Amino acid sequence: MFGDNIFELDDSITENKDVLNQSDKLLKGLNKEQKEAVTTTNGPLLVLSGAGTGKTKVLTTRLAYILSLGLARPWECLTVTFTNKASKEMYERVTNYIGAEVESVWLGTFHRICTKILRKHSHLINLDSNFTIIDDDDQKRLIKKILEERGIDTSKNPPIAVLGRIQRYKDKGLNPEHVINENHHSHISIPALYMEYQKRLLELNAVDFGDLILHVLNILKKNKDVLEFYQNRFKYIMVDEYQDTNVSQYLLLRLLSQKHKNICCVGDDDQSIYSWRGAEVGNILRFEKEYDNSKTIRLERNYRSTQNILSAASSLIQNNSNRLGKDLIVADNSEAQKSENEKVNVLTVYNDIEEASKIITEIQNLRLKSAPYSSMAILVRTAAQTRKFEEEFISHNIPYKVIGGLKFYERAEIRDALAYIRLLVLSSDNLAFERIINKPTRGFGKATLQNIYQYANQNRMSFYNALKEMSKLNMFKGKAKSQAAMFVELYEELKIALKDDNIEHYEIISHLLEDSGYIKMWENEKTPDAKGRIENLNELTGVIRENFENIYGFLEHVSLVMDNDSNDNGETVSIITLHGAKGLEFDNVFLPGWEEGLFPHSKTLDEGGLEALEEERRLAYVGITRAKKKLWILSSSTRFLYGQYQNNNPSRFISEISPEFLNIKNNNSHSNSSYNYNEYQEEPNYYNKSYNNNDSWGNNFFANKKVKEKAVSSNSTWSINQRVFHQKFGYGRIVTISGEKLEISFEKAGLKKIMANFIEAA
DNA sequence: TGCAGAGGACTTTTT
DNA sequence: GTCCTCTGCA
Repeated sequence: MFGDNIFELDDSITENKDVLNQSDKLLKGLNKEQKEAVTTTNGPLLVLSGAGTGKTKVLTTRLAYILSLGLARPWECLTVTFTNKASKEMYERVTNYIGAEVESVWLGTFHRICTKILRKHSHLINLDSNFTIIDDDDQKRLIKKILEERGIDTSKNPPIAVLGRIQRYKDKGLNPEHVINENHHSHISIPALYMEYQKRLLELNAVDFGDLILHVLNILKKNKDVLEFYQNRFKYIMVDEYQDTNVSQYLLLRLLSQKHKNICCVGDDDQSIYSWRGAEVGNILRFEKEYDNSKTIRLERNYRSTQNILSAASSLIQNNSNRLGKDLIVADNSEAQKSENEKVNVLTVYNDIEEASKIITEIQNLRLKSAPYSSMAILVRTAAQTRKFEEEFISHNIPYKVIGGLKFYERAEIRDALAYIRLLVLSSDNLAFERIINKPTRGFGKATLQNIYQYANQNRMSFYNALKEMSKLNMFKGKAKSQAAMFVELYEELKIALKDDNIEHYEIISHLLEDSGYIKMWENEKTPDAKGRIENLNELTGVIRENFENIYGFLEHVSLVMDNDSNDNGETVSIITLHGAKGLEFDNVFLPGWEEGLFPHSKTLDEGGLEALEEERRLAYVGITRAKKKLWILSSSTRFLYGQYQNNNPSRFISEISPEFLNIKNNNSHSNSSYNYNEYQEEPNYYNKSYNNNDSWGNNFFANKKVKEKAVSSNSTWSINQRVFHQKFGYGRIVTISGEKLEISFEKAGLKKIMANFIEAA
């Protein structure tokens, strides 16, 4: 990973000559505003830009420009992005531009950068530098425990709600002592719970995601020398997706940029769709007031979409009152300008089945015109909508992938495995202990566990150590007695192995999961998805083996960086939520489910009122502006949702778009429509030639894995000794074939059993 | 202790 | 329709 040795750098390192004097080359191909944004290197700069105006390009070119002029050395530039994907992309671009090593540049997500800083200075807040980063599941359990201990009824005060309140305080940069109890008529005190929660986290030597930023903020505020160090170091600060920053991130940026004041923020207030998790559009509005002599540049030339699509989006977003306002125009000579300027299609259909069919028909038409599947995307409001499309895609043999939903590392079995590993690395990780001690069942029921917790508290030790001691003192009965001894023995043995350099770390993990009986537990399970879970666990050990030198590195990666977009390049139609689609673009975009209640979502309107409606509208805006060439908006009068049929009116957003940009067709089969059913009932077979018809995608693993890759293997028959390729394991040859399961001898990873869907012919 | 069955909720989601 | 949590009984 890039930037890993940032702290070790000192100023004596010589500059890379390759980097210098390339500035002219860099500015080529930029328009006037972009050029201005790149070359304005003095003082605070706010770049307000619409969708598709080349934000990332500006930010990365700017970084490269600064480096090329020698205004700063790489490690004096800080660039913050929101997703790992974005930072990866930027990193590649900068490397490309300046053709030199940029390893030492500070480029990454807020969380990743803050983790680095926090590990360096954690002792200042009595936190060990090996702290673990806990996930929302652990957070929830911790809160629940606190509530229960205080005798608070968790059915009336759900842990998730309490956690949400605490999280919002963290988003605002507020410590427990700064929070006043707003809720006077309630007997629960959020500040007190917040205080207790923080205390517990500290005891666990753990931090949550909010803490990563909040702790750093606290350290910088209380330690002048540390603050000065970073203020001096960061001569240039750049922020992407500024509209998504929350207050604590804003405060952090403000602190860090105070000395040099060379901060450049890029954002689009019309694309702020994360206020529900603490993002503050206000940060954009505040920018000019906060920084004296700040300059604002607007990028309004769009390189992505056709004029009709842009105009439709503009006319919709104009219904929002809280916006800075900018109008997008198609950039001259852009591909978008050269494309046929088709109107936005609006279709009303009878039900969700027809909706899916209609989209399938269009997809097939596009395919006939040789548009690749990867140029098409269906953007939905809620994850629940994806199912219908999946069913239809499967029955029509169209390869697709669902992006979003549960990520690999969020799956229960992966989290369990991680808890096993965490407990091995840190025996005081009580949360991990609680999660796995009775998984599989080891005879530790409520009563026995209570005894362990009590013993631990009385003797001021971790749960694990309590178990160890109680086992030694023969304090368990029945099944728990033998199981406790075995559990402790396994862990003690592996802890020693962990220190042995001759033993590979992934072997330790395999051991742990096997001998603890965790894998056996799934093997014994008769449910259809158990098999998939075991595959996932194998995948996990594979990932560790392939990518990590040690377990510690893996644990940090898993909580901060791990994403599974590795299989992103397939020839597949994408099904994504509107939130997930931000930053992406497709030639052909379908926006189904534009109905009142679903979009805008009724829940949103109930809770958030007008402001929430505006956010939904921004979401619609994001959806429309993802399209480069063709766009379809669909609304269905009936929809099967939550187990019943619901009748909905078309979304108000449709009527808010100026009709001159729309091509409205009423395909509702119950009205008198001119719609020709045969148009889509006739099934063309042109795509069957290249894809096989076996139902291999129906297997459990895919049914189970939420990021699904249903691309059909182009090879239906495998042969012994055939050379094949696997995403994680690389090249190998087939040793045995039994149905869908292949045994493959990989050149690097050795012998593995793999589902046929995972491999491709080499 | 562990399982079966009832009852309730069901927006979006990065790190 | 489905998933998760809680309760109560064997």
